[in-house]
Amino acid sequence: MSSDNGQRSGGAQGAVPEQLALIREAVRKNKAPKAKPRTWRGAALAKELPVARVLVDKGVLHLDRYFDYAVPEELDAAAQPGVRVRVRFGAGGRNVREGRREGGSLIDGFLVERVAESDYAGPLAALAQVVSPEPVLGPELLGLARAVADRYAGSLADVLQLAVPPRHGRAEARKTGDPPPPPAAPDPGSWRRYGRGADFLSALASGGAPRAVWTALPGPQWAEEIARAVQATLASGRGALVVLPAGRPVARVDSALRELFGEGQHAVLTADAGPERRYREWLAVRRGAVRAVVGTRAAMFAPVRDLGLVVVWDDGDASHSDDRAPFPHVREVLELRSTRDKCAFLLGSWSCTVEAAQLVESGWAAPLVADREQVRATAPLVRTVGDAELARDEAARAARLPSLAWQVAREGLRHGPVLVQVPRRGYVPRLACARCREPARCRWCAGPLQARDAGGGALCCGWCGREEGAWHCPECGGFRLRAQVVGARRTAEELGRAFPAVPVRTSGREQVLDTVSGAPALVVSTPGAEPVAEGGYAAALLLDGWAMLGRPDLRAGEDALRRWIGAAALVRDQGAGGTVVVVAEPTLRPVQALVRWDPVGHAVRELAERAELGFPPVSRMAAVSGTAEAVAEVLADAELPRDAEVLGPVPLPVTDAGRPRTVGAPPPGERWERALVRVPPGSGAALAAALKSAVAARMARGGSGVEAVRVRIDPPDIG
DNA sequence: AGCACGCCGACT
DNA sequence: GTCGGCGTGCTC
Repeated sequence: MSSDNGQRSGGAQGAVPEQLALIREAVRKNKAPKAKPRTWRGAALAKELPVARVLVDKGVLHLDRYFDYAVPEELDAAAQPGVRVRVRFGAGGRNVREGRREGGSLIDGFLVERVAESDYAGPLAALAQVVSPEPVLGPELLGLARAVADRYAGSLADVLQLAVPPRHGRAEARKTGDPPPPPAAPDPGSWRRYGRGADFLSALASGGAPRAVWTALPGPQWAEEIARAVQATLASGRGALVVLPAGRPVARVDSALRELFGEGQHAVLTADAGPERRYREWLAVRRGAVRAVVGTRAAMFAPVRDLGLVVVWDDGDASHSDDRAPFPHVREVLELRSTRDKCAFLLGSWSCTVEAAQLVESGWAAPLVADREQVRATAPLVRTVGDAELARDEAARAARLPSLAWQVAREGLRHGPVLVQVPRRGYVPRLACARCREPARCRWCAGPLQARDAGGGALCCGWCGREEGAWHCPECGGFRLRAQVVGARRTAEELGRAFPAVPVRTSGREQVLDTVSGAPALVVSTPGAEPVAEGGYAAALLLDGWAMLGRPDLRAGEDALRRWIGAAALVRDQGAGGTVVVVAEPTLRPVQALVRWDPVGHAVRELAERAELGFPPVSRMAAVSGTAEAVAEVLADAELPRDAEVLGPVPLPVTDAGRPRTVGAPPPGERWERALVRVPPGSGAALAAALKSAVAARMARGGSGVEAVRVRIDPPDIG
């Protein structure tokens, strides 16, 4: 038997003083001398709870567990749960027989817990350094991060990297004040426009935890309504967290909050704030000096004290999906927080995602909606221009713009600004029935059919890869397919030339306008970049119908409706003459939903259809991508739930410098495949766990040099 | 990723 | 008998 089984409790005398000195030296200089003993028995250890459980900050899945370290006496006081530490980690320089360890590189970690004994059989290395005594990782945040990592088949360290901002010494040294006294409960204000709006607010104010999917009425009042919900929660003595998709809406809610109860009650957490300011604000929240947080997606983890309410605005916006592993989505994370912390949940949007509809359908959240009369009174008049009219319309042929759009623009410009929504470049058209526009789907798995190569040769399924030799439309029996392409940007330019007396302003990716005045102007914007007009737009032209609906994406319909509504909600109500023209077939479901201003009905129908076809979110999907061998191996090794169904794998397009947004895109030049795995509701956790352990086992087995496999739960842009 | 351990062949 | 090749596995 080895003389060193690590179980004896720090007894060996002889070496202690020198070794302690060496450790002190190491701690002071933050750099280890070459042959430095740092063992269980070597160092003088903390008298109470001498073992620290440490999460090492490496995102690798097979290291996704805690490692035990000895707590040297001199670090005892600072080494509290939640602090950042540095430890030696790695197989560096081991000599177990002599009971000594040396080497290994210094890496960052979080001290998670202090315990009396370790269940590790070897000698423990000592903590090298407590980076700062600030306990940044409290038990709630740790629990949340763990749950998010599990849900997304990711590692805790990866999630913590998203959740805890990098340390900034100066920010940490600043003292934080006491929180101001909570404001009084607000008047319901415009929440009275919604059936149960006032009830929702008073539930918040009295300490309740209501959960709602709120379909906001068009117009600018939503920000103030969110601010009132925050105020009601603060009034109950609890904290609140609001996550918005971008800086502009954050600024709107920020100023609504200032107007309601001034400075000092809330912090703004956005990515563009710079490291010092970001950490300072985050610390103020964690220390309890600030009770409310407004921010973009990284704020979803903000350690708000005694959380009473979480809010997500416009959950259909793609920015709510984090772009770093494991790609958590704000809505899902806030759902987890609401459940774990038993706090209120408010998902608000002018539109409605299928996920939001599912929250209502499942009974998890209650709908918070205005009645039809109220909706009709607040929304603009929506008119459509379909193919039939376009065909009959000589003016449209000549000018590439339907007569109706001309009329509405001309009339609108007499009363104020007119918004023109044009598509962003780069939408990939999808195949649809040339006759009825039904999307072409695979007859086996209902995935989207694609032309195998650009020439339009063989058809195959984008999910399972099966070839389709004899497609015909299941709706109308048509045999011909078409891919829609539009060029509406130029149309807008022509429109500008047609009204030479009117200023044309543009807002898009490169330069986003925040607001425009109420004076007559043509405002050309890509979706999501629409400026708010003072007093509302007199009219809007939505010229991108086909580009929006033609994308090869499950969400094409939902997205189109969301973007149309996002533009139309900036238009005056129909009583004030507000009119919207959408150039799209009036029989299509998203178009009808826009005309009736019924995003919820649209989402509910989409949800029913997804359930029928086995699509997310009614089923949970995971994408596994990597080289063909790697994908096959992971799928073979994973103990997938019994009801799991594997689609594919299919080859992924080889990455060429131009396309960043593909899921799990391979490193340039490599040939990768992707398989989709889908499971029915309820098996999502088992699916994530199975894939995570298969990938972890593979990494541990293969060591270095094994090609990576990427797993992504809820892959976006599938199809 | 990095580094030590260990089981093999070539050398003094 | 001993040095050192790289394949394998672990990191408290």
